[in-house]
Amino acid sequence: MVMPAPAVAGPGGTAPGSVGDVRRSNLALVLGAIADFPPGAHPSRAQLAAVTGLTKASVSSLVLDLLDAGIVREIGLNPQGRGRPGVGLELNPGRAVMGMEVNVDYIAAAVVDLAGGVLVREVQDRDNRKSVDGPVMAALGVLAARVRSLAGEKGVEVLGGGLAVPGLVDPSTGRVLTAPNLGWAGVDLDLAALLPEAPLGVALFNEANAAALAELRHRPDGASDFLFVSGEVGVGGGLVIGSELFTGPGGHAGEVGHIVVDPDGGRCSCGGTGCLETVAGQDAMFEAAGIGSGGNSRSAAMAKLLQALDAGQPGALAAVERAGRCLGIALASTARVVNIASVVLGGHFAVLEPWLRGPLLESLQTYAPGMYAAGQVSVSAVGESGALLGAAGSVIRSLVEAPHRLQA
Amino acid sequence: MVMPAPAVAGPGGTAPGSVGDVRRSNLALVLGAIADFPPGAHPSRAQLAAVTGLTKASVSSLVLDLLDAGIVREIGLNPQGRGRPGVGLELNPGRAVMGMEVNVDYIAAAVVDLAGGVLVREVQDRDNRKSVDGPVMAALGVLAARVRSLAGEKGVEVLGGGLAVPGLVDPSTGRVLTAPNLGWAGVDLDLAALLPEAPLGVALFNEANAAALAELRHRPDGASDFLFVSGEVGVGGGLVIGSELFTGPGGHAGEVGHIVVDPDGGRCSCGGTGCLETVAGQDAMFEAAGIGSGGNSRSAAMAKLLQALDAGQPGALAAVERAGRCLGIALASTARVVNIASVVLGGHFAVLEPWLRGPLLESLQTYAPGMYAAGQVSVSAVGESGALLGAAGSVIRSLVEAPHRLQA
DNA sequence: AGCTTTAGTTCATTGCTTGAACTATATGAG
DNA sequence: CTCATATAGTTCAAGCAATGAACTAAAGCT
Repeated sequence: MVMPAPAVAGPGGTAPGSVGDVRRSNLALVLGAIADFPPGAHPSRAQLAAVTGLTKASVSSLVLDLLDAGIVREIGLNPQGRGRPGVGLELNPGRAVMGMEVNVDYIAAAVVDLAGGVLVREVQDRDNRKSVDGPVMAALGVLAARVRSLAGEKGVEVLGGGLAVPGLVDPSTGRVLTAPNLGWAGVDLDLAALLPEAPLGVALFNEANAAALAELRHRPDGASDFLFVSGEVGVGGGLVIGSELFTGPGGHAGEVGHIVVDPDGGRCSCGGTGCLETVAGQDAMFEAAGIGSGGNSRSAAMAKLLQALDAGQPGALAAVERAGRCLGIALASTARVVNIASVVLGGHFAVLEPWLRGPLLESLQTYAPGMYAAGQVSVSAVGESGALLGAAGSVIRSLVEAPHRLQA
Repeated sequence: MVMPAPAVAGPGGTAPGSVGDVRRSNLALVLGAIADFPPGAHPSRAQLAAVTGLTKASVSSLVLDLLDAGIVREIGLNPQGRGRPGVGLELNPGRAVMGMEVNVDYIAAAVVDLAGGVLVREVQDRDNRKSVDGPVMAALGVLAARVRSLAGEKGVEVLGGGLAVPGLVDPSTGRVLTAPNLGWAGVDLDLAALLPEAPLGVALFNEANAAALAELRHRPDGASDFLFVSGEVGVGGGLVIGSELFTGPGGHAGEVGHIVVDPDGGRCSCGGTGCLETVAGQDAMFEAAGIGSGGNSRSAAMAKLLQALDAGQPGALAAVERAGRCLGIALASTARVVNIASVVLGGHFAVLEPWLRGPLLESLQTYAPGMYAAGQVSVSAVGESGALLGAAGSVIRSLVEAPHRLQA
């Protein structure tokens, strides 16, 4: 049977739709079309009309609003061969957002313009283990102010920002529910203080979720459905479905680190038993491989592990193989629950991919045959700064999807 | 930061919004408000205006369209105390949809009017194991025609229908990908033939998904996020999130029967290893309990199992306990992946709940402490005919959400 | 120079919600 | 019995948004 989705659909619940909503919707449609053009190709109004299905008249009017709001800029001419050349349009590179990150060993901030270009990026080492939120946020505020003024010197205005933290968050209230590796639990962050007067404010993200969003923007294959698995001290995940982050009813979906992979396994820090994290988390792997992680930093321990693997040390190889097999079990179950067929490995899983891949694919074949094609297990295209860029990118995207927020 | 959802939001992709879309959206809004009123309470136009936020003028105009389309009916007066009494509105009970079901042991059809009343219901025993789709569908077509004419005698018109089958389906094409217990694989069903001339056609559902939707409409607690676990020969599931069926990118999410609960376990019919179904499926449980399922029918075997449990037979108790524990493992992992916190047990899990509950809760406590509250594990409120009613209810709901499909 | 082609704007028309004014119909007080 | 009041529902001018046709603008080609 036919069940076409209406072009403009209201929510099931309670909210009347008026003609003004149509304009907001189409404003986002046009802006989204501009943003979706490959960098360097600047669409004309006529091209936008063709792409969106709107008339030239409507596009002209909508573009005018976007120009007035400063979200879009006209850039030179666009010769098409015969006929009058079109005027190129692009996201205004004079407007930007800031990505920020608090992690175990550092804080960081970066300014990303609307077109996606990274203008400034600063990482500041800082030991945030067992920290208190106040001082960390104060330090981040100072960093953000400096980075913001550097952007200001280049004539770039920061409209808003996004902060990624390694823990469970409630984005709607700016509350960090629990961040074990920082020692934070139930703290309300003063996000607005990070970017005073910024019209879009500051949004809060889980680190793995932000990294997943960064992947979404940088995947070479343009995949719109995948699970990003973040291997850090803890094992996190971000579930991207239909180019959207899927957070579930409670807001914390994709926590693959706590899928049960060994019912007879050991206790996890989450209180559960046999979680993936107890096998494939960084500390668990170091211990299984016989590498002391206590004394040195984790990056040193990781270097040692890589060395041991290169040397073919059996203990290390076995530890990684077991992690790969258990990761496979977790991914098999995930595939069944959310019917996803593509995985992106991040964090230490990306680093260890050469050794993980074999046991992982074998495990998937055993536990969920046919669900994942071989090419569907890939490595992060973003790398270390994923959370930083993802937080910024997500704020940009939310602006592209609701540009009316910036109208006078 | 503030991120209000627009009242009328267009899809991210490609579809212009016009003024007509606003009307479609508001038409659905008003109709949804009428449908959401408790049965027996018939809202007036003024009440609808108050509930939806639309003006009285708009509501009047929209209601006129719904009356013209025959979706809604005026019913008597509605004295409010002082002032002119309002005119009560209700979903037209002279219009209905048909729920249909093909299952292992029977075919069934029922007519449900728009207000949710079941007008006719017929179940016809039929052994569909290792069947061919053609004859089964032909028999169902005959049944549907009879039930439809019975409804016609009562002056009720059938607008469309929904068919539930136990297997993986592609709703958009009407194709059954695989239904192991029927012996079907890759068959294209002629759905339209079941209800010739019905303006809404016939939609196709997975059985567990349809049952989950029925639960959604009949939950006493009005929960809008839960996992329905269907225990039949196979173990299926339906994931309801935000009052919507969540099907995942591939369309087959919620397949909890094939979550890995025992990495060292036996082979599953799906090709996997250690799936929940190999422990908690009907045949698996009968075998583990030492009850022959081969000779007799499954309902007889289930009676035997219940008898054995009542008698305290150790083998039976152990089998059910193991199933409960493994179900807990699967639900623990599901909670992590989609962050759901409520489960509804259906099929034989509902029947066995008194014995399952203990080990299940204990297992949840072990593997996902704090994710499920005790009251969040409940038993199906619909019972046997869940799939039948769910398929019908879902078609009704899709009509309520897009009433313009029935306009002249 | 003139024709053709493409880009972008202007404008009358249509459709929708809105808010105010108005009509309709009940209860209750004098 | 009549009038005041309250609530339901309709009518209508106004505002806003997209549309499509007509028009202007600016290039290349002959």
